[in-house]
Amino acid sequence: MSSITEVARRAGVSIATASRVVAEVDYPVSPATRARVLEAARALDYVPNALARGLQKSRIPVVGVIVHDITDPYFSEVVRGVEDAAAKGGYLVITCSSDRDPRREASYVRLLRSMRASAVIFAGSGIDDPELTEELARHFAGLRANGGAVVHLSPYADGTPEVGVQNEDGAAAMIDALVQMGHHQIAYLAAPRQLFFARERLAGYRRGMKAAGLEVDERLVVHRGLDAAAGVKGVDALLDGGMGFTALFCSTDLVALGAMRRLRELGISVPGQVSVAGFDDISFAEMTSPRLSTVRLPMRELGARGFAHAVNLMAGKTLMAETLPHEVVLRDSTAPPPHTPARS
Amino acid sequence: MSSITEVARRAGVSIATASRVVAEVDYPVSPATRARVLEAARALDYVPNALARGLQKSRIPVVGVIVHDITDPYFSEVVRGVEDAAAKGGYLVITCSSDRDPRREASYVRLLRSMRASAVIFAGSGIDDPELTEELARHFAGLRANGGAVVHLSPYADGTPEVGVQNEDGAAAMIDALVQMGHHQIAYLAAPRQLFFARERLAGYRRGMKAAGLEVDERLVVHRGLDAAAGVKGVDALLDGGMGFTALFCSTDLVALGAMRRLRELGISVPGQVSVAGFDDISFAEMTSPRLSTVRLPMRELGARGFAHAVNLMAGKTLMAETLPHEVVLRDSTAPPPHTPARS
DNA sequence: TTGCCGATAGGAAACGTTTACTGTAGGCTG
DNA sequence: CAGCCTACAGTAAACGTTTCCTATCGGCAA
Repeated sequence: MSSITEVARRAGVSIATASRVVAEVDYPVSPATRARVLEAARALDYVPNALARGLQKSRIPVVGVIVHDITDPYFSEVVRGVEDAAAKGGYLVITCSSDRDPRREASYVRLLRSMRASAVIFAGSGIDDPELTEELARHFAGLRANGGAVVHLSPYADGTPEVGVQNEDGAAAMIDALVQMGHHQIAYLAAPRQLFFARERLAGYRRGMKAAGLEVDERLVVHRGLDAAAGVKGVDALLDGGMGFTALFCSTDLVALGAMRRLRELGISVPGQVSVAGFDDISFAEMTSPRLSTVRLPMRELGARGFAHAVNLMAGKTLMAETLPHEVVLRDSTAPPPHTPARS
Repeated sequence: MSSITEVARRAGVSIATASRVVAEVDYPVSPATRARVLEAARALDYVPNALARGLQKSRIPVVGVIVHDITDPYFSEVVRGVEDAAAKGGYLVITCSSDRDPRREASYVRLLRSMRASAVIFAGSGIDDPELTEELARHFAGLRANGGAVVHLSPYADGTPEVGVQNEDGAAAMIDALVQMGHHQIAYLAAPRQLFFARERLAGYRRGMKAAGLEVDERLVVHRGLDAAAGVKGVDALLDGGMGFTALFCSTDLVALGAMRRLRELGISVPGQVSVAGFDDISFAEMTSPRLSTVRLPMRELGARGFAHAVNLMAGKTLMAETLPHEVVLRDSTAPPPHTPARS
């Protein structure tokens, strides 16, 4: 693999000059010399060494994205958003699936730091874990001391995200929509309490109920995981409780998909007997039957804005936090409640 | 951000010694000295500079994975497989969604090469594009000259994948299963012809039909894209053709999901009137209604094996290509054909 | 004519590691 | 007791860039 030294020799110029043309630095080089260097580079199939360059600049054009699991459609959309924005600037993106394991998360951040990544973007919700928080704080300081950026895309231990979404407003809006349809008994399949974004969505549920003058029956909010399996378990728990509800709002589309499937298995029609709504609007939401009503979040844009924010941070700008809008999209899984509730 | 020089000074040793302990090199260092270095490193929150290290070794512990789109469940599973295997070895993975655009693909490979990535893994199917093939060949040479590995996870222009799956066998097996159920008129929703893996699956379809003594009616194989939208368009095209078929085999689960949805919209029951089968077994395949029958591919393992292969290649071993097995999984979207075909 | 300036080019230091060499000291072999 | 080997430590070169300086050369203002 040829280096700039060979390019310079072949072009008959100094390394400094060769560097200036291949790095496209703003420094005068005569057209003739420039052409010779370019020609030499082409002939030698020269590809600049990003490591050497990064060593110089103490930063490399790479951004890391910490996600829960790249296999989860929410996160893959966000990553795609980051990637598209990053590609335009010549940046590469490193995907880190932490499975919400604090140790894995810290280990990834450390690796990213060792690479002198330009930025690390936390796409997943923060976890309420004091030990992790402390270690991360140290890494953030290191990252920033190095001119790197740290951007959060969802709430975390120490504060609000630099670029966020309307978790609470979105949930409240969906409750409102359900109430408009005539629902009074709305169950909520909540996510684990230690996830910050889950707290916001739950707060939105409560706010929405309150705004409608409805009292929330605590037996109708059950906490489970965040995947489809949690959806089926949640439905079972709710049904075992024997409580009646005509609508089921889930903290995530994945959960909603699991819930719908379980409901169907049990012979409960959706939306005939129970309406189901999700959150996020992953692409599969409109491929199920019935198609899922949900609160759409601009996932790709979230990633793109997150990257843009990171770039601005690196450029030394001071920025205000921004929040991206939600949109409630009503499809076929929600409908007015039946005259007799699903269960009495 | 502190460097090894500062660690060495604080520990009162030379940088050589400090390097040897922090890099965990196999070189004798007295326990007392080692302890002092470690203590200094901890106190200074020292994080080794991977760029400097990489510059030395002319390679950095990072692997790139080229996919069509990280948002496609097939690819996110593969990437996750690579990531899990990579993490164990201290490697980071860079995700590159090329959208099957030759220019984007080449540009990503070039970037990866400039970073001196240890390996690049092509997860997506190769595209039959002479110009791209030529440029890629040059990059491969450069990568390999540098001690890097190149691994393909699906067929490509110049040959068979280092780690592959049974596209043809899997398709043939599904056809066999459908025939066992009693189907004779089996339509195939094929993918674009310039995709190598698509050719294999199509070949499997033909082989399966032939093995069953069935003639394939060319009007029953229609070529469309690879996403859900292609599934709906494909169904429309097939139906417009007016041909009768009792089963529809799709080249991908995503396509099958789209097809099922379209069939349902048109009031055609699945599997009552038409059986539908997909390929891959993405996680959503069992969350649809009816749950999708499909040919399961070990996607995560594919990624993990791909990484392992790359590591072995870097270690200088010569390896044989390996092929991972498929498994046909029959769920609810397939059933024996009705006595009267869906369309006559 | 003198002196300064802009355009262009090269020299060399610096970025933070790893590692081939070179030392040194103590212990063991014979 | 001579010679050698092992364990341990340090020096310095090298990896491939970028960039701060310095240098040269016309041209132009004074």
